[in-house]
Amino acid sequence: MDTGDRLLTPGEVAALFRVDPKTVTRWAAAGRIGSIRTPGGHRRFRESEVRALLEGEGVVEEMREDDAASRPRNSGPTNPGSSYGPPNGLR
Amino acid sequence: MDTGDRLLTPGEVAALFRVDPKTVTRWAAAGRIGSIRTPGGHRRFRESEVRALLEGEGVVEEMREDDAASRPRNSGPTNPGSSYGPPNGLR
DNA sequence: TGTTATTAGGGTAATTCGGGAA
DNA sequence: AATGTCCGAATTACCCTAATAA
Repeated sequence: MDTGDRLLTPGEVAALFRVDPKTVTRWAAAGRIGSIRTPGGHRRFRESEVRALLEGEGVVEEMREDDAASRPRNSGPTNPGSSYGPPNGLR
Repeated sequence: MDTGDRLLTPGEVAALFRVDPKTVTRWAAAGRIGSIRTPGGHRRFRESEVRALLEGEGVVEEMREDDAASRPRNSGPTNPGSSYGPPNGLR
């Protein structure tokens, strides 16, 4: 069972999170986000995981006077089920 | 165990790693990945080796302090901090 | 036999890595 | 504790033409 999702470059992930690519690298080094290394040492990130991190925590927020113990999480498969096959077309 | 002797083209390997086919060729030229040459000079790569390089790290999942045990961890079999450089010695 | 897509090869920009310091 | 920036070095991406694969 292969994960079968596209891989994103550090720059792509950084653009999605509006942070510096270096910060994404630190996340990967700290284990906060999974990463795959190319034989050359560069990192690639799974789009499914990135999207899960992007939209997973954005469900509820702006809770000021509420108790911080209630952390609504997204309970569900992070992978919408992307098949393998169609080329990225990113050129 | 299946050996998986299926051969992949540079374009296939490049799509798996999200890199340029030329980069895969560079890996083969540098000895970072095994390659089979066709009589015409084109390269073919063994799927088993490619898959092993993709996520064959198979290492532990780094878990740091957890708050309320509320963290739907997506499947992220990755290696945060690990040595990557293959002992090729090719400089 | 001919057509089309992919690959090899070289060369030059862009990105990323790693560490360190603000 | 976390992020952004600087630096040098390494890796990768895109440009081209010719040859190979299917």
